[in-house]
Amino acid sequence: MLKITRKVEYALIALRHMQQAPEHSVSSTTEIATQYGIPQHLLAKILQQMARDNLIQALKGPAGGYKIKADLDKISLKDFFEKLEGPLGLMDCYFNTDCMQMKSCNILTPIQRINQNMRDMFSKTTLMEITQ
Amino acid sequence: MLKITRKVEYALIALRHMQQAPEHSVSSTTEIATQYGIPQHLLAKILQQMARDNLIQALKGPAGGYKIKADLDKISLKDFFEKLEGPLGLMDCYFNTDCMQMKSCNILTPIQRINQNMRDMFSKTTLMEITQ
DNA sequence: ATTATATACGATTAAAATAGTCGTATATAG
DNA sequence: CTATATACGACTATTTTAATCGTATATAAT
Repeated sequence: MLKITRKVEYALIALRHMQQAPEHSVSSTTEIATQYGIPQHLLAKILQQMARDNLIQALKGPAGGYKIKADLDKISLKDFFEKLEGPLGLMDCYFNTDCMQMKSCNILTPIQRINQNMRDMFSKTTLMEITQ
Repeated sequence: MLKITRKVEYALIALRHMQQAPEHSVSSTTEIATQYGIPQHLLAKILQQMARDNLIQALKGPAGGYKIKADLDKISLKDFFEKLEGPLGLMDCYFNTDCMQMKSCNILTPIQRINQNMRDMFSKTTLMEITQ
C-alpha cells in the first residue's frame, strides 16, 4: 500500500530524461524506453497522456519525439499525480461519497486529517525538485 | 495509488471502537463487524494479527473478544502500517534491491527523498490521534 | 461432561487494480 | 514515396487486495 504506480514512475523517469537533455532537443519514446528498460508501448501511452496534459510537447515524424513544455517549477507533485492517476486520497471516501459505511464509519474525521497532511506534503514539492 | 488497504482501514476502525468502549470491557469480532459492516472472517484475521503483534489482547471463549493492550500514544502510524503491511515505501526499491533498472534509474535519489518525507509524516502521528 | 460461543489459522477463491500488448491510424522529414 | 515517429482504443496478463471456507482450540456457563 501507499505505493506510486509504474505509470507515475515511468513518467518521472521520462521527464527527468528530457529535463537533462540538451536544450531544444527532443527525446523519442524508443530512446527513453531502451535506456531505462521500460516497455515501449506502455511508455508511449504515458508520454501521449502527458502531451495531452500539456506537460510535454510532441513532435511527430522522423527525428520526432517529445520535449518539456510546462514550467516544472510551477507544478506540484500532487497536481502531477492527480493529472496522471486522478484524485489523491488515502481512502476513496475522500472524494467519492458512495461508501456504504459512510454513516457508521468512526475514523472518517481523523483519516481526513491525515489525508490532508499527505496532500499538503505533495503540494510542497515541485516536479522540478525531482527532475533537476 | 497511494491508498491505504481495507485491512488497515478495518484495523483502525476496530482500534477506535475498542478505545472508546468502556474500560476493561472486551469487544467481539461479531460486534465490531456488524456495527461497521465489515466481513466478519476478514476482520477476525486482522484482529488475530493485531493480537500477535501485541497491539490488542485476545480473550477466548464465550463473552470473549479483544481489548487494547498497547499504549497507542507510543505507536506511530508508520510503525502500525509496517506491522500490518510490511515496509512502507513509495517504490519497492526503497527496501528491495532486486530491481533490474536499479543502475539506470535516474529518479532514485529524488524519490528516496520524497519517500523519507512520507515516512517522517507518518512517524509524527500516533495511533492515539486516530482512535481517540 | 457437554454445549455454545469465541478466537486461531492455513488454504482457497474472487475481485479489483495495475501493467503490458496489439493493431491500426496519422503526421512528417527526407 | 517511404521510413520513422506519435496517437489511441481495445484487449490480455499479472499482481495485489479482498473475501471466503473449513477446521481446530479455548473457555464460560449450564
